[in-house]
Amino acid sequence: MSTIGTSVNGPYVGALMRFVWQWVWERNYAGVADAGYNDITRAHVSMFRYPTLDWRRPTEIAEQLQISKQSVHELLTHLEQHGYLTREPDPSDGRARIVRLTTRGHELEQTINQLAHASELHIADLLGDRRFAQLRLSLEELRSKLSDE
Amino acid sequence: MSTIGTSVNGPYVGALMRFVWQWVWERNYAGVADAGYNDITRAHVSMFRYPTLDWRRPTEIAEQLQISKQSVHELLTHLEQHGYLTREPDPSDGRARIVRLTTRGHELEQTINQLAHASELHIADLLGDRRFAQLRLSLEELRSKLSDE
DNA sequence: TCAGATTATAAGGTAACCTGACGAAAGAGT
DNA sequence: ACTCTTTCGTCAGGTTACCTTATAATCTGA
Repeated sequence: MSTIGTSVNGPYVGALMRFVWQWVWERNYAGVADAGYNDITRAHVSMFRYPTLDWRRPTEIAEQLQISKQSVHELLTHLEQHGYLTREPDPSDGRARIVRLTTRGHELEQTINQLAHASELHIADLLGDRRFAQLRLSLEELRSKLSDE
Repeated sequence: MSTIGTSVNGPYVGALMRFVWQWVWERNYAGVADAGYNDITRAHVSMFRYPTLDWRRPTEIAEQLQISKQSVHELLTHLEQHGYLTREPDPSDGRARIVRLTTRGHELEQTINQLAHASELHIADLLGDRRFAQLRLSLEELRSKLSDE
Protein backbone atom coordinates (compact mmCIF):
# COMPACT_ATOMS: atom_id res chain seq x y z
CA MET A 1 0.00 0.00 0.00
CA SER A 2 1.32 3.43 -0.93
CA THR A 3 2.29 6.01 1.66
CA ILE A 4 1.23 8.74 -0.76
CA GLY A 5 -2.26 10.21 -0.83
CA THR A 6 -4.09 9.81 -4.12
CA SER A 7 -6.35 12.03 -6.17
CA VAL A 8 -8.37 10.98 -9.19
CA ASN A 9 -5.44 11.38 -11.55
CA GLY A 10 -2.68 10.06 -9.31
CA PRO A 11 -0.88 11.05 -6.11
CA TYR A 12 -1.33 14.55 -4.73
CA VAL A 13 1.58 16.80 -5.62
CA GLY A 14 1.49 18.04 -2.02
CA ALA A 15 2.11 14.51 -0.76
CA LEU A 16 4.81 13.94 -3.36
CA MET A 17 6.59 17.13 -2.34
CA ARG A 18 6.47 16.07 1.28
CA PHE A 19 8.01 12.75 0.34
CA VAL A 20 10.87 14.28 -1.69
CA TRP A 21 11.54 17.00 0.85
CA GLN A 22 11.67 14.43 3.65
CA TRP A 23 14.08 12.31 1.67
CA VAL A 24 16.39 15.30 1.21
CA TRP A 25 16.08 16.34 4.83
CA GLU A 26 16.80 12.85 6.19
CA ARG A 27 19.78 12.53 3.90
CA ASN A 28 21.16 15.93 4.90
CA TYR A 29 20.69 15.37 8.60
CA ALA A 30 22.27 11.91 8.37
CA GLY A 31 25.22 13.53 6.58
CA VAL A 32 25.68 15.96 9.44
CA ALA A 33 25.66 13.12 11.97
CA ASP A 34 28.05 11.09 9.82
CA ALA A 35 30.40 14.05 9.70
CA GLY A 36 30.75 13.62 13.46
CA TYR A 37 28.30 16.22 14.77
CA ASN A 38 26.61 14.13 17.42
CA ASP A 39 25.80 16.85 19.91
CA ILE A 40 23.12 18.59 17.85
CA THR A 41 19.61 17.61 16.80
CA ARG A 42 17.50 18.24 13.72
CA ALA A 43 16.17 21.44 15.24
CA HIS A 44 19.69 22.83 15.56
CA VAL A 45 20.57 21.89 12.00
CA SER A 46 17.46 23.60 10.65
CA MET A 47 18.67 26.88 12.12
CA PHE A 48 21.39 26.83 9.47
CA ARG A 49 19.06 26.69 6.52
CA TYR A 50 19.34 30.44 6.12
CA PRO A 51 22.11 32.32 4.38
CA THR A 52 24.04 32.27 7.62
CA LEU A 53 23.55 32.45 11.39
CA ASP A 54 26.53 34.76 11.69
CA TRP A 55 25.80 38.39 12.65
CA ARG A 56 22.09 37.67 13.15
CA ARG A 57 19.83 38.66 16.04
CA PRO A 58 17.71 36.03 17.83
CA THR A 59 14.45 37.85 17.13
CA GLU A 60 15.29 38.02 13.45
CA ILE A 61 16.02 34.27 13.42
CA ALA A 62 12.72 33.52 15.17
CA GLU A 63 10.77 35.42 12.51
CA GLN A 64 12.39 33.57 9.65
CA LEU A 65 12.13 30.14 11.24
CA GLN A 66 8.54 30.95 12.22
CA ILE A 67 9.07 29.81 15.79
CA SER A 68 8.99 31.68 19.09
CA LYS A 69 11.86 33.74 20.47
CA GLN A 70 12.02 31.35 23.40
CA SER A 71 12.58 28.33 21.20
CA VAL A 72 15.33 30.17 19.35
CA HIS A 73 16.83 31.15 22.67
CA GLU A 74 16.99 27.53 23.82
CA LEU A 75 18.45 26.29 20.55
CA LEU A 76 21.07 29.06 20.55
CA THR A 77 21.94 28.31 24.17
CA HIS A 78 22.62 24.70 23.24
CA LEU A 79 24.75 25.68 20.25
CA GLU A 80 26.62 28.17 22.42
CA GLN A 81 27.25 25.57 25.13
CA HIS A 82 28.70 23.23 22.53
CA GLY A 83 31.05 25.80 21.09
CA TYR A 84 29.33 26.58 17.79
CA LEU A 85 28.63 30.24 18.49
CA THR A 86 28.73 33.08 20.96
CA ARG A 87 26.19 35.82 21.65
CA GLU A 88 27.71 39.26 21.88
CA PRO A 89 26.08 42.56 22.80
CA ASP A 90 24.92 44.69 19.89
CA PRO A 91 26.82 47.99 20.02
CA SER A 92 23.96 49.77 18.25
CA ASP A 93 21.21 48.48 20.57
CA GLY A 94 21.74 47.85 24.25
CA ARG A 95 18.81 45.39 24.44
CA ALA A 96 19.94 43.21 21.58
CA ARG A 97 22.54 40.53 21.09
CA ILE A 98 24.30 39.35 17.99
CA VAL A 99 25.08 35.75 17.14
CA ARG A 100 28.68 35.14 16.10
CA LEU A 101 29.71 31.75 14.73
CA THR A 102 32.93 30.28 16.07
CA THR A 103 35.37 28.42 13.81
CA ARG A 104 33.54 25.23 14.75
CA GLY A 105 30.25 26.88 13.87
CA HIS A 106 31.52 27.98 10.48
CA GLU A 107 32.71 24.44 9.80
CA LEU A 108 29.27 23.07 10.65
CA GLU A 109 27.59 25.63 8.44
CA GLN A 110 29.86 24.73 5.55
CA THR A 111 29.17 21.02 6.05
CA ILE A 112 25.42 21.63 5.99
CA ASN A 113 25.65 23.76 2.85
CA GLN A 114 27.75 21.16 1.07
CA LEU A 115 25.25 18.43 1.95
CA ALA A 116 22.34 20.52 0.69
CA HIS A 117 24.19 21.17 -2.52
CA ALA A 118 24.98 17.48 -2.97
CA SER A 119 21.31 16.54 -2.55
CA GLU A 120 20.39 19.15 -5.12
CA LEU A 121 22.85 17.66 -7.57
CA HIS A 122 21.52 14.18 -6.89
CA ILE A 123 17.98 15.23 -7.73
CA ALA A 124 19.14 17.09 -10.82
CA ASP A 125 20.93 13.95 -11.91
CA LEU A 126 17.86 11.74 -11.46
CA LEU A 127 15.68 14.09 -13.46
CA GLY A 128 18.06 15.39 -16.08
CA ASP A 129 19.04 19.02 -16.46
CA ARG A 130 16.13 20.03 -18.63
CA ARG A 131 13.37 18.63 -16.44
CA PHE A 132 15.17 19.72 -13.30
CA ALA A 133 15.18 23.30 -14.58
CA GLN A 134 11.47 23.04 -15.37
CA LEU A 135 10.77 21.66 -11.92
CA ARG A 136 12.62 24.49 -10.21
CA LEU A 137 10.88 27.08 -12.34
CA SER A 138 7.44 25.69 -11.51
CA LEU A 139 8.26 25.49 -7.81
CA GLU A 140 9.58 29.03 -7.79
CA GLU A 141 6.44 30.25 -9.45
CA LEU A 142 4.32 28.44 -6.89
CA ARG A 143 6.32 29.89 -4.02
CA SER A 144 6.02 33.35 -5.44
CA LYS A 145 2.28 33.15 -6.05
CA LEU A 146 1.49 31.40 -2.79
CA SER A 147 3.41 33.90 -0.68
CA ASP A 148 1.46 36.75 -2.28
CA GLU A 149 -1.90 35.42 -1.09
CA MET B 1 15.66 38.31 3.24
CA SER B 2 14.35 35.06 1.79
CA THR B 3 13.29 32.13 3.95
CA ILE B 4 14.41 29.78 1.20
CA GLY B 5 17.92 28.34 1.03
CA THR B 6 19.85 29.27 -2.08
CA SER B 7 22.21 27.41 -4.38
CA VAL B 8 24.34 28.94 -7.11
CA ASN B 9 21.50 28.93 -9.63
CA GLY B 10 18.64 29.84 -7.32
CA PRO B 11 16.71 28.37 -4.39
CA TYR B 12 17.13 24.69 -3.57
CA VAL B 13 14.25 22.62 -4.90
CA GLY B 14 14.22 20.84 -1.53
CA ALA B 15 13.54 24.12 0.23
CA LEU B 16 10.93 25.09 -2.33
CA MET B 17 9.12 21.79 -1.89
CA ARG B 18 9.12 22.28 1.86
CA PHE B 19 7.60 25.69 1.37
CA VAL B 20 4.82 24.53 -0.95
CA TRP B 21 4.07 21.45 1.08
CA GLN B 22 3.83 23.52 4.27
CA TRP B 23 1.51 25.93 2.57
CA VAL B 24 -0.78 23.08 1.54
CA TRP B 25 -0.62 21.47 4.96
CA GLU B 26 -1.40 24.71 6.82
CA ARG B 27 -4.29 25.38 4.50
CA ASN B 28 -5.69 21.86 4.89
CA TYR B 29 -5.37 21.84 8.65
CA ALA B 30 -6.95 25.29 8.89
CA GLY B 31 -9.81 23.98 6.76
CA VAL B 32 -10.38 21.12 9.18
CA ALA B 33 -10.48 23.54 12.11
CA ASP B 34 -12.79 25.89 10.22
CA ALA B 35 -15.14 22.97 9.52
CA GLY B 36 -15.62 22.79 13.29
CA TYR B 37 -13.24 20.03 14.26
CA ASN B 38 -11.64 21.68 17.29
CA ASP B 39 -10.94 18.60 19.36
CA ILE B 40 -8.17 17.19 17.16
CA THR B 41 -4.61 18.30 16.44
CA ARG B 42 -2.36 18.18 13.37
CA ALA B 43 -1.09 14.77 14.43
CA HIS B 44 -4.62 13.35 14.36
CA VAL B 45 -5.36 14.85 10.96
CA SER B 46 -2.18 13.37 9.50
CA MET B 47 -3.44 9.89 10.39
CA PHE B 48 -6.04 10.36 7.67
CA ARG B 49 -3.58 10.94 4.88
CA TYR B 50 -3.83 7.29 3.91
CA PRO B 51 -6.53 5.73 1.77
CA THR B 52 -8.58 5.27 4.91
CA LEU B 53 -8.24 4.52 8.59
CA ASP B 54 -11.21 2.18 8.40
CA TRP B 55 -10.52 -1.54 8.82
CA ARG B 56 -6.84 -0.93 9.61
CA ARG B 57 -4.68 -2.32 12.41
CA PRO B 58 -2.66 -0.03 14.67
CA THR B 59 0.64 -1.74 13.81
CA GLU B 60 -0.05 -1.31 10.11
CA ILE B 61 -0.81 2.39 10.63
CA ALA B 62 2.41 2.84 12.62
CA GLU B 63 4.48 1.38 9.79
CA GLN B 64 2.97 3.64 7.18
CA LEU B 65 3.15 6.78 9.29
CA GLN B 66 6.70 5.84 10.29
CA ILE B 67 6.03 6.41 13.97
CA SER B 68 5.97 4.06 16.94
CA LYS B 69 3.03 1.84 17.83
CA GLN B 70 2.72 3.71 21.10
CA SER B 71 2.27 7.04 19.38
CA VAL B 72 -0.39 5.53 17.15
CA HIS B 73 -2.06 4.02 20.20
CA GLU B 74 -2.26 7.42 21.91
CA LEU B 75 -3.58 9.16 18.82
CA LEU B 76 -6.19 6.44 18.27
CA THR B 77 -7.21 6.62 21.92
CA HIS B 78 -7.86 10.32 21.54
CA LEU B 79 -9.85 9.82 18.34
CA GLU B 80 -11.82 7.04 20.01
CA GLN B 81 -12.57 9.18 23.08
CA HIS B 82 -13.91 11.89 20.81
CA GLY B 83 -16.19 9.59 18.88
CA TYR B 84 -14.33 9.32 15.58
CA LEU B 85 -13.63 5.60 15.73
CA THR B 86 -13.83 2.40 17.72
CA ARG B 87 -11.31 -0.40 18.10
CA GLU B 88 -12.82 -3.81 17.72
CA PRO B 89 -11.23 -7.19 18.22
CA ASP B 90 -9.88 -8.86 15.10
CA PRO B 91 -11.78 -12.15 14.62
CA SER B 92 -8.81 -13.65 12.79
CA ASP B 93 -6.21 -12.72 15.43
CA GLY B 94 -6.96 -12.59 19.13
CA ARG B 95 -4.05 -10.24 19.81
CA ALA B 96 -5.03 -7.67 17.27
CA ARG B 97 -7.64 -4.95 17.04
CA ILE B 98 -9.24 -3.31 14.06
CA VAL B 99 -10.00 0.38 13.71
CA ARG B 100 -13.55 1.16 12.62
CA LEU B 101 -14.57 4.69 11.74
CA THR B 102 -17.84 5.95 13.14
CA THR B 103 -20.18 8.14 11.10
CA ARG B 104 -18.42 11.14 12.62
CA GLY B 105 -15.07 9.64 11.63
CA HIS B 106 -16.20 9.09 8.07
CA GLU B 107 -17.36 12.69 7.89
CA LEU B 108 -13.98 13.91 9.10
CA GLU B 109 -12.22 11.73 6.59
CA GLN B 110 -14.35 13.08 3.79
CA THR B 111 -13.71 16.66 4.89
CA ILE B 112 -9.96 16.06 4.88
CA ASN B 113 -10.06 14.47 1.44
CA GLN B 114 -12.09 17.33 0.02
CA LEU B 115 -9.66 19.88 1.41
CA ALA B 116 -6.68 18.01 -0.05
CA HIS B 117 -8.42 17.88 -3.38
CA ALA B 118 -9.20 21.60 -3.27
CA SER B 119 -5.55 22.46 -2.56
CA GLU B 120 -4.53 20.30 -5.48
CA LEU B 121 -6.91 22.16 -7.76
CA HIS B 122 -5.62 25.48 -6.47
CA ILE B 123 -2.04 24.57 -7.33
CA ALA B 124 -3.08 23.25 -10.73
CA ASP B 125 -4.84 26.52 -11.36
CA LEU B 126 -1.80 28.62 -10.45
CA LEU B 127 0.46 26.61 -12.71
CA GLY B 128 -1.82 25.77 -15.61
CA ASP B 129 -2.79 22.25 -16.61
CA ARG B 130 0.23 21.60 -18.80
CA ARG B 131 2.90 22.61 -16.31
CA PHE B 132 0.97 21.03 -13.46
CA ALA B 133 1.01 17.73 -15.31
CA GLN B 134 4.77 18.08 -15.91
CA LEU B 135 5.31 18.88 -12.24
CA ARG B 136 3.41 15.82 -11.09
CA LEU B 137 5.24 13.61 -13.55
CA SER B 138 8.64 14.82 -12.38
CA LEU B 139 7.67 14.44 -8.73
CA GLU B 140 6.37 10.92 -9.34
CA GLU B 141 9.59 9.99 -11.06
CA LEU B 142 11.61 11.36 -8.16
CA ARG B 143 9.51 9.47 -5.64
CA SER B 144 9.87 6.28 -7.59
CA LYS B 145 13.63 6.56 -8.01
CA LEU B 146 14.29 7.78 -4.49
CA SER B 147 12.32 4.97 -2.90
CA ASP B 148 14.31 2.39 -4.85
CA GLU B 149 17.61 3.51 -3.33
C1' DT C 1 4.23 -28.56 22.92
C1' DC C 2 6.71 -25.09 23.53
C1' DA C 3 10.12 -21.40 22.18
C1' DG C 4 9.95 -17.33 19.77
C1' DA C 5 7.56 -13.74 17.47
C1' DT C 6 3.87 -10.36 17.42
C1' DT C 7 -0.17 -7.61 19.24
C1' DA C 8 -1.86 -4.00 22.02
C1' DT C 9 -0.98 -1.52 25.91
C1' DA C 10 1.35 0.57 30.25
C1' DA C 11 4.86 3.49 32.35
C1' DG C 12 8.02 6.84 32.14
C1' DG C 13 11.10 9.99 29.61
C1' DT C 14 12.50 13.70 26.23
C1' DA C 15 12.67 17.15 22.44
C1' DA C 16 10.72 20.96 20.62
C1' DC C 17 7.84 23.73 20.78
C1' DC C 18 4.34 27.10 23.36
C1' DT C 19 2.26 31.28 26.52
C1' DG C 20 2.81 34.75 29.84
C1' DA C 21 5.60 37.71 32.49
C1' DC C 22 9.59 40.38 33.33
C1' DG C 23 13.56 44.04 33.49
C1' DA C 24 16.32 46.68 30.54
C1' DA C 25 16.75 49.56 26.85
C1' DA C 26 15.04 52.20 22.84
C1' DG C 27 11.97 55.33 20.45
C1' DA C 28 7.96 58.54 20.13
C1' DG C 29 5.19 62.22 21.64
C1' DT C 30 4.49 66.01 24.59
C1' DA D 1 13.46 66.11 30.28
C1' DC D 2 9.73 63.03 31.09
C1' DT D 3 6.35 59.70 30.41
C1' DC D 4 4.27 56.05 27.20
C1' DT D 5 4.75 52.41 24.37
C1' DT D 6 7.38 49.10 22.05
C1' DT D 7 10.99 45.84 21.51
C1' DC D 8 14.91 42.96 23.19
C1' DG D 9 16.43 38.86 25.46
C1' DT D 10 15.32 35.89 29.13
C1' DC D 11 12.88 33.13 32.97
C1' DA D 12 9.28 30.00 34.55
C1' DG D 13 6.17 26.67 33.65
C1' DG D 14 3.27 23.91 30.52
C1' DT D 15 1.91 20.96 26.38
C1' DT D 16 2.28 18.03 22.40
C1' DA D 17 4.10 14.49 19.98
C1' DC D 18 6.98 11.71 19.88
C1' DC D 19 10.35 7.98 22.08
C1' DT D 20 12.19 3.41 24.71
C1' DT D 21 11.46 -0.33 27.64
C1' DA D 22 8.52 -3.73 29.57
C1' DT D 23 4.56 -6.90 29.85
C1' DA D 24 0.36 -9.90 29.23
C1' DA D 25 -2.10 -12.22 25.71
C1' DT D 26 -2.00 -14.58 21.63
C1' DC D 27 -0.34 -16.64 17.46
C1' DT D 28 3.12 -19.48 14.71
C1' DG D 29 6.38 -22.82 13.40
C1' DA D 30 9.62 -26.60 14.40
